[in-house]
Amino acid sequence: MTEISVRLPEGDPVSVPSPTTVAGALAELLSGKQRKRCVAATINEMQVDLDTELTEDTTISPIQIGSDEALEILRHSTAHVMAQAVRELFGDDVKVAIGPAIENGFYYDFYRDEPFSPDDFEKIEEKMTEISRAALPFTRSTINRLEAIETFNAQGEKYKVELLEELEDETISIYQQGPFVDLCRGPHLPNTSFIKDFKLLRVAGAYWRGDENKDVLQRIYGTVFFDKKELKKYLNQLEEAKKRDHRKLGKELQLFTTQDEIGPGLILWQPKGSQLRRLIEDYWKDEHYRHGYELLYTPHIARQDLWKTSGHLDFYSENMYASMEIDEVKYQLKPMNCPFHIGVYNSNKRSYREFPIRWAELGTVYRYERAGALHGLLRVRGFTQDDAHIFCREDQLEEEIFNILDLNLHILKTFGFSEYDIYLSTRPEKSVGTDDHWEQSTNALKQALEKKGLGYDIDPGEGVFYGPKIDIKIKDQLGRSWQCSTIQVDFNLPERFDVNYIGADNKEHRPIMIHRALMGSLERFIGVLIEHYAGAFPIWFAPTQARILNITDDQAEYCEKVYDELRKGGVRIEKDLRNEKLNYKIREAQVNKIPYMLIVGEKEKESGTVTVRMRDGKNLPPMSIEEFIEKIDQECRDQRGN
RNA sequence: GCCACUGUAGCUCAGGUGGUAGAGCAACGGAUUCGUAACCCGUAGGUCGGCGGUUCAACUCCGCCCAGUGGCUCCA
Repeated sequence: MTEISVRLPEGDPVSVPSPTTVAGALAELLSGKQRKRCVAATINEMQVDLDTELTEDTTISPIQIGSDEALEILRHSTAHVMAQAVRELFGDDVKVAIGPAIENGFYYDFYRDEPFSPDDFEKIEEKMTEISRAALPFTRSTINRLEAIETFNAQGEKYKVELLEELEDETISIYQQGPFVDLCRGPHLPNTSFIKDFKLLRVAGAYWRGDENKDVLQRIYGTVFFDKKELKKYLNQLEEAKKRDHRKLGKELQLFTTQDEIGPGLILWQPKGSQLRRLIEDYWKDEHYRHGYELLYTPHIARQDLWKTSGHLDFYSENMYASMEIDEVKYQLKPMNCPFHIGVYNSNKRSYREFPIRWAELGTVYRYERAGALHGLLRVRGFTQDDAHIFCREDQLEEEIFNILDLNLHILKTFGFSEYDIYLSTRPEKSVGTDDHWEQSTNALKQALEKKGLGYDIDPGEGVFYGPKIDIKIKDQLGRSWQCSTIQVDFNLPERFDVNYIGADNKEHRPIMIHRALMGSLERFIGVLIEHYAGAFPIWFAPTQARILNITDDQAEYCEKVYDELRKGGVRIEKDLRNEKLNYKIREAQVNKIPYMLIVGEKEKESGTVTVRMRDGKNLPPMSIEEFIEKIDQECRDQRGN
């Protein structure tokens, strides 16, 4: 009998009789408890099933419950089980397409004439539980590709056939659990009994292979965990996200609204939301002025010729609204601010001594978004970018990018975002500019990031056609990420508009232009802020900072006086002097997420004070009006960092 | 744009199989003057998303349109 030597990555080799399986080897290498946690293994950087046969000396890294890899395998296997369940319930009416694991769960795409209803979910879940109880093993086998095509063809599984036809390998692997066979690379769980804590979440349309010209499939989403608690936690998190939904809070807190009469994707800011926005805008403007920017205002429409010159009609017309005619000349609504800033630039002869020129504008733009893409404040048709354009020489590029990153992270931090993912997008296939340009500017972006000590991922080929870019995705309180900031190098527009400056050599040169937006769009950013803070904004940009609540009418007059003083003192104050019980008023202020309630009864009236109740329900000792103003002022300055 | 679902008072929602609508909260009026998350009584409020069709009769059935939601695609 031959023996082979197997070992864990950190462990000593152990001899086992050959042939054995991964599971067999692990039985020798791990304690029983550890062994039970194994669902698959990694060998030579390949994930394999536990029943994979071993005939050579091998180092085995077990994939155990608790790891991300194990979870992914669980999710993938669960997708298969769901497909099996759907197959058994709906028979040949259903064609299966693909079913991968995704972040937080899995999905499977099906073709079926009838729509799946949420009622079907229950049946599918029941069937899945049945399959789980049966502890069906997932068995892998390899099969000749052409044979596989025949098999799946015979079953009418045209999507599988299509996939197979595109594969290049001669032999492919298939997995079977019970009667269900699926084309799959694997690995899978040893058997279906691991699949207990799952839930189907929703059904949605999806194009076959993501192509809108192909069949529309029904995609059923679900999630699954190894542990019931984990599942519960995730479902709770979904609930929490629902509570924080900016559309819901926006309505409840009266921040913004939309109306049929006005049109989809067009936001009406209510007074509270407008106040919030104004505070953000003011802060933004101050911060930009401080960091060497000048502020611009530019129009909302321009002659169509401008958009021809800029190239937007060629590259961006799908997102632009139709032209309008004014005095027999065509004009078009702006989707971007850059051409206008260039207009300001070109209004004078520019010298290298002026560089870098940093111009910022809260510029409102209009872009056509397909109806199905609209979403609350996050995806709209009219929005205000916190835009800026920097004109500089190539040798200033890196430093400017560095400065932008600096300001960018500073502003995000002030708003409470200090975790983010950064992406550097490089040259796409369709692009303009010389290789030199691309290389130099990409390097400038890289170096600025490195100098700032920021980790980043490269998104190959995801740059804009006119230059490379840095995107920053911020993470909110629930760990969800949102794309807001973008920094883009552009050597196309200066060319198109013949933007130039006189250098030290008294000759004309072409500057480089940087486009950047930090919050992205105010609409989107505020949407994210609402969800991040669940509507309970920090005092410095809370639309209302405090509300005065009297106990009885006897304090009404005093409250009016307090109100006037606070308002004059710069506090964003409201009063609730209605003839209602204190409990009632407190509840309402609490629901409105107002940071401070100022409670005024006889005691306070006598002593010329207010009692401060904080949003968390705790009370501060009574304080004078001046003290409260000072307190608010101090807190705002602390939070805003100035 | 595509697939599915949804659209009833300001808000949240009820209204088998067709006979023109209700509740709670909010609003308004009254009573109460009450110290840390909803006091009581009363009043008013809806062309049931819009248009068209079937029908003696449609919130309920059919068609088209509009809007929203979940995704896909797109965008970033």
